[in-house]
Amino acid sequence: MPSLFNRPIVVWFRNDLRINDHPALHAAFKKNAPVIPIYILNQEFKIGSASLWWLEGSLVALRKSLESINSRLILRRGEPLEVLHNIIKCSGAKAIYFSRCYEPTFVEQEKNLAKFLNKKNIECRRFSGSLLIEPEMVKSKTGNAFKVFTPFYNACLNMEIINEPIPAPRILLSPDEWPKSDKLESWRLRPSQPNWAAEFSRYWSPGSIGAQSRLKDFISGKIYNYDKYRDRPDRNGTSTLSPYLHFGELSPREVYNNVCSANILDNNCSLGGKAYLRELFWREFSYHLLYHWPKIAGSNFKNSFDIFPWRDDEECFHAWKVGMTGYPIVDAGMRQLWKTGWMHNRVRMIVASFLTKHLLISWEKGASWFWDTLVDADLANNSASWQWVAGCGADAAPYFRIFNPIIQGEKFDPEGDYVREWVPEICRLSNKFIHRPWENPIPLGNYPEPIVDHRVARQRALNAYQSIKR
DNA sequence: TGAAATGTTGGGGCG
DNA sequence: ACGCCCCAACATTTC
Repeated sequence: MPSLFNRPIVVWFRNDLRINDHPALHAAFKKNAPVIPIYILNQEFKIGSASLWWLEGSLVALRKSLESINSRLILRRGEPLEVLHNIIKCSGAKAIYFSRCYEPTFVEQEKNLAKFLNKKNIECRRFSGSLLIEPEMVKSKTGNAFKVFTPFYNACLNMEIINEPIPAPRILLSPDEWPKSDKLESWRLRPSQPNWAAEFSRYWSPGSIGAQSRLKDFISGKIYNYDKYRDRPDRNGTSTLSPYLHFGELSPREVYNNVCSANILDNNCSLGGKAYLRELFWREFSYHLLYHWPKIAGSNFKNSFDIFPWRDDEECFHAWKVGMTGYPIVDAGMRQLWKTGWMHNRVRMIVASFLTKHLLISWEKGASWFWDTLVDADLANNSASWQWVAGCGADAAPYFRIFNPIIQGEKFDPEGDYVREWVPEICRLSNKFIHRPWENPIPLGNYPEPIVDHRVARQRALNAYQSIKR
């Protein structure tokens, strides 16, 4: 047992896998006590396969960051409460610090942990490190949580946002004895046979270094045209920061701070910058919704949709998943997702609309496919966005807003560059036919005919939605 | 952070 | 010169 004066503080890492702008880590550092950084893999909470791929890279990176400040990362598997109990017992820790999470499972975990530690007379401190504004802080005039984005956004703009990031600790004190740690390789987070993630590393480099370089890249260039190009999958105009934000390799405050200073320095940026900040607040809004309505992860926000006549069509669902629907913009998106673990946001809306409206397959099936295949899979964003598209969510798109996949393609991928990149079978089609290959007079190779006719499917969707209106 | 159907207008071809 | 039709082009409403 270590002496009373240098009992360590456990810093429990979750979706905050960084050492920069990390309030919990910083607070522990300030206490001048030894610090035990720990990450716990909890198999009760199913992380998607693509996210597990990412997680491995993140943990390697975090371990390296911690080693650079003279520390380590302890890895454990199991139920967090039990693992932490065990760590406390064998290290004599006097406190546990962590960043709060907002997913229902994690909220519950935090509550139980606090209760448990309180009984044991061990300090439990929760910090906020993953959002700009805590969900409880934003309230309407009547004191309720928001269900509509715009008033939520306006309320946020009237609030003081702390945007001065906290520096990383220079050096951490080690405990007298390090607790045992699992070997990361033994967790087998990455696929081997078959290695469907083989291409991921061409597109991504998980960890804070990758995050910082993407952020710099975005702030110094793309952000100036963000308002104009963010909807253009052929232009690469988005930030691609989503996975870094999800895993907390980048703190939203740091992003916010960087965008604001770019805004001040250069007026040309302000339109793009403002548009981007708005998107950052959509992320906040999703968390706000999930926190106040935890059930949205698994059921309709509007319960009028509970009787919606979803179809159970495995064949269509499969065609959608593998990008063989016959609609080029949809297929391009689904293949980009499979190959890179990511999809452009405009295209996410198109494929989601196609699944829920043209195919009448439940948003939950789409959400769970996204959950498994996206490297940025995030319970708040995923649930809120799918429900938004399907029409059953808070402040949702009206049910009759059915994207025409042809028009959407022609509008947002006018030269067909995006489609040609991801659907090579039809890359030789002219711009005139690239989004409507079935009208092309020359026979195509293996590319399928549309699995549903747009006009027919649209009418079917309208009828279905009509049927649940009281 | 739509699209289709329907309505309206106005220019030009043409008898 | 005039009326008529056609149909873009734009506006409105409907889903």
